[in-house]
Amino acid sequence: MDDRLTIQEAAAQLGVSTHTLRYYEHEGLIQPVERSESSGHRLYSSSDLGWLKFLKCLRSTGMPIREIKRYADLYSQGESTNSERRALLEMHRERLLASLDELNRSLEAIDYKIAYYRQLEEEHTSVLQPAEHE
Amino acid sequence: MDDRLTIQEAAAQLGVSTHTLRYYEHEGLIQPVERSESSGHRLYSSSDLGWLKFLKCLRSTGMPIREIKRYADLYSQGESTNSERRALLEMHRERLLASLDELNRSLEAIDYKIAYYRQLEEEHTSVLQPAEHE
DNA sequence: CTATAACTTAGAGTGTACTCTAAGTCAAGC
DNA sequence: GCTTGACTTAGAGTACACTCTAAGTTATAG
Repeated sequence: MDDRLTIQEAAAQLGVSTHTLRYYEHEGLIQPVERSESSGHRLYSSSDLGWLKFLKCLRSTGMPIREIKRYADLYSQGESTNSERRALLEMHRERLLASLDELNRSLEAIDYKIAYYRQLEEEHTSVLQPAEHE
Repeated sequence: MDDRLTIQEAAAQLGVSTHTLRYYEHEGLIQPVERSESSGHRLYSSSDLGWLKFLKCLRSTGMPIREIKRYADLYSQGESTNSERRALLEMHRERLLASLDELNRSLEAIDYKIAYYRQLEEEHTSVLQPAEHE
């Protein structure tokens, strides 16, 4: 478990930029990571990576930076905040379900429109090459 | 079909601001709407409303303004652009499916975390009120 | 006639989340 | 011993989609 990663390596594994990792740390979304004694460069542990992966889930589902910071702050306050952390996630989950619902409804409207265009093209084709005359 | 709406009414029906409607027209996402002869105020027809509703679907599913403009431009060029319009929508549809997929995967990770917190709380509760002693 | 309220415009401002720049430090290779 | 490249920082810049402001016009109500 001594496989610390440089910021480059961590960024590559996570699919984000090194800028973004420093930004997240600066904003308090991740506790200050370990530093190399000689150079002061950041060193990412596998637990840092685990948290950052979950952070990516929260971001990709639209949780704002501020709320993720709130969650991270609760985490650093220890076990007594477990239920508040759960409540935060459950609130986010509800919003996510609502947004999935809206996306699916919009998808239906888009599919409907696509089907409409497809139909128009079929009609057009049948005028050029009428099947009735065979 | 002579039930033209003022910008206020149209905005209320669509759930957007009057600012946004003017912004969309200015950006070319909607053809210039009819104006009142006396005052020059905008008047929205039901077909304007129909397009704006579809536009909302596209926006809410993350289609960029630029691409919606492209679609609107094609629309105003007439029927010869039907297949290109369909292609645009199909491309957007693919992206949307991919993003739905990612959202669902993130949802799973969040659900997993919530279940974990729930379990911790149960353990905690069972220490306070041990069921074994009944 | 005049005050109010709704509209008009061009263009500036806002919020969010990065993304980049500039200036500097440090360790290893030639 | 000096260059290269990766790192550090604070803070400026960017992209996107609105959102608002200021100054002006017009139509109805009193």
